[in-house]
Amino acid sequence: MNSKFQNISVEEIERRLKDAGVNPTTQRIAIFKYILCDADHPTADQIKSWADKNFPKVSLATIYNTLNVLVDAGLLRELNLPESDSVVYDKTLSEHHHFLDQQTGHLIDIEGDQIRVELKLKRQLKISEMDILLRGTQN
Amino acid sequence: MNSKFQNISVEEIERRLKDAGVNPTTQRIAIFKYILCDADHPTADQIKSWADKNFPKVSLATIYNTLNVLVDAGLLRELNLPESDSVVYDKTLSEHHHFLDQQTGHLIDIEGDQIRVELKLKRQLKISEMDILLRGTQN
DNA sequence: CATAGAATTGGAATAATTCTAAACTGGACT
DNA sequence: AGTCCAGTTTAGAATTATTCCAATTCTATG
Ligand SMILES: [Mn+2]
Ligand SMILES: [Mn+2]
Ligand SMILES: [Zn+2]
Ligand SMILES: [Zn+2]
Repeated sequence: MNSKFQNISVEEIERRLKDAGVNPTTQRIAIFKYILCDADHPTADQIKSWADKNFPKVSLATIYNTLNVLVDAGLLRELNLPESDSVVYDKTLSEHHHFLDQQTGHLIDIEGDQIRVELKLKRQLKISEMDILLRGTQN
Repeated sequence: MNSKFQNISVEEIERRLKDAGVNPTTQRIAIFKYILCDADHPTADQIKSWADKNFPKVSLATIYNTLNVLVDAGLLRELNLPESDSVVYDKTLSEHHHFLDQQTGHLIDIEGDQIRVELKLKRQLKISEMDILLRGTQN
């Protein structure tokens, strides 16, 4: 386990798209596969750079369209981190949080079971979601 | 306690600016006082709107300049929330987190002592900061 | 093959923020 | 009071991420 990058066949990618109600076009398959297998929290721009090297032509509009389609279908999540002006896309769908290495800029997934949060709220709040961003350095 | 808005004299504002090494100009005093006394997590645009009603002329560039000066001097913090394209400015300097009311869009400060976090990290990470954003509704 | 709906495209539009270079201010020194 | 100057403010242009738009191209189905 624990290899950050996995190998998923094109057929499997197609199946996942279809199951989510997304028409599996060439561009969508390529972009989704790239994000699932070869990328780590990429930005639209990073995806565009990769696409430019690996495809005859993919427009930036299509990158954004596709990302929005994938997010809306629940196949990706978008993260808006304070330190960056651009959204990063997250393939991990399970509840999890993030650690930002302040030296390298790397973003690391922290699974939900690694953080226990105890709320002693003064107000009566019904919490439906919680985003935690840790910052620091790695030994 | 607990009134969200407090009254601070212009002299006190000036003193705080000077103490932080910030030249207390007319515009800086006005903007800082507005944020400290009358605003709640405002955006640059909201500050501009208020300024337009209360001053002969304050340029948007000055709003941004001032906010950056105040942030750099440690007198304000800037928050970059996922749900908004614009930065909001936070007068609360103590360690705290935020609750976003998904119905009203209101942002509420959650003091640090209301959240206990227990980390069981698999990796060796040295955490220096932690941002927590809660989302939900209020009873 | 025809066709219609969906997807893709290039370029324009939008919006938050920063940059630039010129004009202004207010205190320090005559 | 008058001059000077560093620091501040200003208008408007520039930048950048993302969305919008209208035209073109695909693709699945009949
Ligand atoms: Mn979206
Ligand atoms: Mn800043
Ligand atoms: Zn993640
Ligand atoms: Zn706050």
